[in-house]
Amino acid sequence: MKTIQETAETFEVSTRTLRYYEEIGLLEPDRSSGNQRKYSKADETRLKLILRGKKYGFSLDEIREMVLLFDEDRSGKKQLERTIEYGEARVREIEASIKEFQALKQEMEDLLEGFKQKLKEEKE
Amino acid sequence: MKTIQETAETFEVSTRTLRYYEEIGLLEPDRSSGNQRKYSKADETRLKLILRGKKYGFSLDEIREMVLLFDEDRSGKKQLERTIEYGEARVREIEASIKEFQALKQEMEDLLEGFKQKLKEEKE
DNA sequence: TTTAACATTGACGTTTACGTAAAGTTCAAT
DNA sequence: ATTGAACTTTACGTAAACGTCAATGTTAAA
Repeated sequence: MKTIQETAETFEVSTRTLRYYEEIGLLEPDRSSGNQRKYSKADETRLKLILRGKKYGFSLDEIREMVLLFDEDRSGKKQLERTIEYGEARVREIEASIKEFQALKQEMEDLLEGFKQKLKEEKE
Repeated sequence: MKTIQETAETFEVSTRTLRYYEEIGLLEPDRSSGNQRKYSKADETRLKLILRGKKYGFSLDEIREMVLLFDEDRSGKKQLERTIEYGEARVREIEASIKEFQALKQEMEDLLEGFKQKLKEEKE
């Protein structure tokens, strides 16, 4: 169980950020007898997910939806089906993103090839 | 040459957004005799780049750096070398992103597989 | 047990990326 | 020439995601 400071350092975020994530319902660490936050391994895993989501441009609102969906009680049949459907839609989005990134990479490489050619010509 | 309205509709952004991008130096369309903005094909290409950048979580500040770097006069040897170096670094970042996305996809697929299994068991 | 470091909850401030309304100007069509 | 739609700048407003005090409570070590 880490303190808020330790957790913040581990993930390179501010303590304010951790408190804010709790404020908007993204995290809910246990408290010590004196009401201080205690971050468990599960909290860390969740935080990791949140930060990855952020890295790829998802809003905290969207992230909450995902995190909660995968975190809630998935026992009911309807719930499971909904989760699977949602998850598969997300996977398709990710696939599309990968393709776009690959195209972008190709584009940049082509552009750079042109620059290199130009540089070469300039040297001669 | 498109008007601001036409351009906004084409790219599904507001006219305010286009004016704002100009305000912060991301776009600089020509003006008509009466001072109205006229967007050229080059402006559209640039806007496309900006929107793609946004989609992947880059701030407009970061986007400006990229756009301007690839847009300035690349004539000097030093300039060219710097551009190539910068570009290659960006390509490496993109490669890393692709790998992370692929990992994320795998993770989600595994998770979904688990859910599907659970659903199957429940049916029996 | 006291003290320094760290924690808590407000609450107001800041930046980014626009939204929106006002007041006036230009354009295209009649 | 007129008029309505679209354009202009100016400027204040807003939501998200925190930053930054301030006042107070907790913890761990000496």
